[in-house]
Amino acid sequence: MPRGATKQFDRTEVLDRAMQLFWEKGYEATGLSELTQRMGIGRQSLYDTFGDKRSLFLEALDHYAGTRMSRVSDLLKAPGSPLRNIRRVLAFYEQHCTSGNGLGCLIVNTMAESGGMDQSFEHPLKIKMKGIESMFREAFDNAKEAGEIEEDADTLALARAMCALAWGVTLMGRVGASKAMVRDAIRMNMRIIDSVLVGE
Amino acid sequence: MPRGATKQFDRTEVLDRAMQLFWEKGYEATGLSELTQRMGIGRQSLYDTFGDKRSLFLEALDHYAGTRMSRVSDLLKAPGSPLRNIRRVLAFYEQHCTSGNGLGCLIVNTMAESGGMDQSFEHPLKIKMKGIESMFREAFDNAKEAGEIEEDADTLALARAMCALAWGVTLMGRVGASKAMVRDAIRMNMRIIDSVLVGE
DNA sequence: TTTTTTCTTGACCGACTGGTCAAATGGACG
DNA sequence: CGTCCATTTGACCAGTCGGTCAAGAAAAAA
Repeated sequence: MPRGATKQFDRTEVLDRAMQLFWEKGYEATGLSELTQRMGIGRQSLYDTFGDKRSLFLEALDHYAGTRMSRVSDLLKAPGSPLRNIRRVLAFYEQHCTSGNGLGCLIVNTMAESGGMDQSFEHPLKIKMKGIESMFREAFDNAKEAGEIEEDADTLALARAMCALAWGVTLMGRVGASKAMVRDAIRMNMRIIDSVLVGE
Repeated sequence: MPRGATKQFDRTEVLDRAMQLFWEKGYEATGLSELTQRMGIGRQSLYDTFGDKRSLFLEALDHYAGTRMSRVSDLLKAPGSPLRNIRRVLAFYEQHCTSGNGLGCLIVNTMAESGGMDQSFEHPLKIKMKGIESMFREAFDNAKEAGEIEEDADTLALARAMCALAWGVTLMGRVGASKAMVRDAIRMNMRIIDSVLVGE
């Protein structure tokens, strides 16, 4: 195998593979040997490139937010009706939670695995949590400006309700809930949006 | 220390202590030494009494469902207005998620930690998941019989929405979300109930 | 071509994992 | 009083954990 002054692997590529493994098994249950095997690099290369396991995981968390979570962001920021975009995101969750890889959301999983316990995970998680909340809030604010929802609608509270829904159904999907269960939960939550519609 | 032909400890008492530790740290992160120390019994006593770590955890899960989860069940089955009971449960979640021990729900945590991965956990978890769903559904059915909600209201879908909400806010609390965030999410979900009210 | 520099490899570290074994213990029963 | 037997205790097992070290290998610089 070739060795030299330049790295033999693509950093983001092996990071993506590490992220997938963490996604599947969680932080604690993922071992170094399994990690290096899946990433396709040696153990020392891992430590030279990413530091320790914790740092690697935090980078994987960022990588997840930057690649997977951005799909939701793109949907919310799409041109056209903001409210329609929000409904599309809920539909995306519905489809993704049940027919996806069945792994749920890495951020949500980490929240539950080491929530409150691991101090070094708490802050990054809170940041990303707030990020999702802000994404939804912006979308609702846009909907208000577009005159789609009532002028006095509490967009922050609406966003928070969507967060709770998203995390709830993500968890449902992870434990293998039926499509119907997720669909019902989302369909009922659509009524929250309906309750602030204008014109009707 | 006294030893004899009869056990020197109370089975449910040490089980409760084991449950609390699993609750705090999760299944994987809880070690045998820490477990025996917290339970106050020797390692062999643990294996003689509960089998292996996995069996102990499953028993702890049942114990949790039988003691902690029953509080929600009691609230829902209380006499008086079924709808009022449901609202009380949501208020209970609100208070418990933010000012409680900050540990979330053992069942929800386990769902996220080993969801889909650990086959021996999946079935018990699904059972308990369905149990919560049924509890809510019964309450909504009672509300329908009492004439509090519309005759054609989908009580199963309503129950599922409540489940998603409960799990979402539980997760919020675990990662240290603000009281306001949980309150907003719950307040907005009340609108789902409002949307099926009769008379107004 | 030689030297330098970087990366890779695999052996290795102490600590800890879940789990087992056998000896020590002392109440119950004859 | 002596025997039995469930319980307790602590040593012990192989395996794995995250992390480190030093030697080997090859591209880049001299």
